[in-house]
Amino acid sequence: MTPVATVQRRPPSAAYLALADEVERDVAQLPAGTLVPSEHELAGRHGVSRLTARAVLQELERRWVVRRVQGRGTFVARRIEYRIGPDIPASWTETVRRAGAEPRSTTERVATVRAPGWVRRELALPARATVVHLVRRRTVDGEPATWAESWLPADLVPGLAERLPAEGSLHHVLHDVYGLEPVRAWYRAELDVAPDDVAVRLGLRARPLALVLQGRLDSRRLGRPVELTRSWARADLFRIVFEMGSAT
Amino acid sequence: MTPVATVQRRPPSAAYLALADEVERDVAQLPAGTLVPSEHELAGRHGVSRLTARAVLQELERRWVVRRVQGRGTFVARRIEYRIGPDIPASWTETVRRAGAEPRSTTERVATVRAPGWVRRELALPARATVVHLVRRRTVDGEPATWAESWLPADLVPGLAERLPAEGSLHHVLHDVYGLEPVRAWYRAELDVAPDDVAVRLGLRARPLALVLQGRLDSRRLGRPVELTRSWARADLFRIVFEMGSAT
DNA sequence: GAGTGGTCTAGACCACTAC
DNA sequence: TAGTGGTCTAGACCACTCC
Repeated sequence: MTPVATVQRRPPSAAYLALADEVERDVAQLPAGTLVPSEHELAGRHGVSRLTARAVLQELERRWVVRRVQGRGTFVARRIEYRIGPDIPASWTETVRRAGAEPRSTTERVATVRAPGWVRRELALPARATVVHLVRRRTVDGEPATWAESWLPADLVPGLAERLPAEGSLHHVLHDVYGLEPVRAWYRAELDVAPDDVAVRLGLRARPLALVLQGRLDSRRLGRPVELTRSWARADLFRIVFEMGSAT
Repeated sequence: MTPVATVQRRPPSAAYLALADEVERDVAQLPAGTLVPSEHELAGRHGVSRLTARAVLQELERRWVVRRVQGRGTFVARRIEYRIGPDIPASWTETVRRAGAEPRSTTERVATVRAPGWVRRELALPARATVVHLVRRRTVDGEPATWAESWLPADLVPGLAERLPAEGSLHHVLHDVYGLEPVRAWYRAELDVAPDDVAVRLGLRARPLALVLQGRLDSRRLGRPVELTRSWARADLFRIVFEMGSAT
């Protein structure tokens, strides 16, 4: 959509906000990954204290305009757009690569276990059924980006551990290898501050804002649940668009 | 869902993070709106500088645990849950009130205007058609919370300006007064840093994180578009849950 | 070792809200 | 007027990355 009315800008009262707006404009046309002036340089060039210069860069980090790494510097940031809708989303790996970044998936665990009660209920499995518990971590340009857990009925995916290539899409495997024709049964997205344990699993010190994505896939062919998932995706790295239907 | 494995906590390295965790635990059981110790008090009680105490409260504000107001203090915060799905969502006013907060809606503009091109296309209107342009601002406990624009075909809602009570739900009016039986045609949600003009319209100095919610409602009875909307909702005030289908 | 961001201090003045 | 948070300074030491 397009904005209709314009509103007069008010000049920021604080020095650090005025400087932040200035740097944001300067940085807007630079490609992602470009090095931004350091705190010390900003301070010297604009005659402010280092703390003020620091406040500028922190403000821009809050706006997701830059990303800061201790010991390395401050860099221009861009979020990767990722659409989620009633249909199965496009491959994560492909989406990230198309955005010009380097995706990497690592499977931290593939184990066949007795299904916990709530998983059994959600997957409509009989008592004492086993499920494949899958834990995967994904990075973008080496930066931890998502952490995901899935549960699949073990009888539907025999030998999944061997068949799941490290780089491949789980959905492709379910579709092409096992012929399950997965479709969305339900899904749910919500924004939250990552709890401490998720931050640890992501290898982060801070507690990032993250989207919690949960859902279940059913097999169109078999008419039964195939996968139950919950994943955490950092909101500063992904611009997740949740949509249903489509505009004219 | 329920977490499956636990992860060992690491003690925060920085003093302000350790203190933030401590205060967060203390504050967890207090009701929303409770006054939290001030920067000065925190500093004195824990033998740290005011800047460190300030860093603690700012960290908790980033985690949406507290809300800070200049001149008044720091207060325990709770986000209001608001579900969005294929069906028309529950009344905003009712949802906020049920959460124990005081909602207020003000209509800033109700005007019949010539439809801009993109609105005309989306609403499938003929050339030179007129639409009702509706701009509404909502507050929660006096705090600006959302800013929304809607466009409706003028011929479908004659006399809307008089019929739209300040406190009432637009959807109820469309359904009960005009008998339009509105249903969702499409919708889309996305998280973003509010642009400067939206921040101004919300009456805020900072640039809050906000959910951009867009969509179109069609009349089931008439089979034609009824309302096109775009709204911004502050992510620190609302826990917006986006869902499709439902878990078992 | 040089440069980056992360933490922390002591102190100052200001803007805003309440009473 | 007193108390709150918001901005800003000058300086210090630390942790981390890269060469």
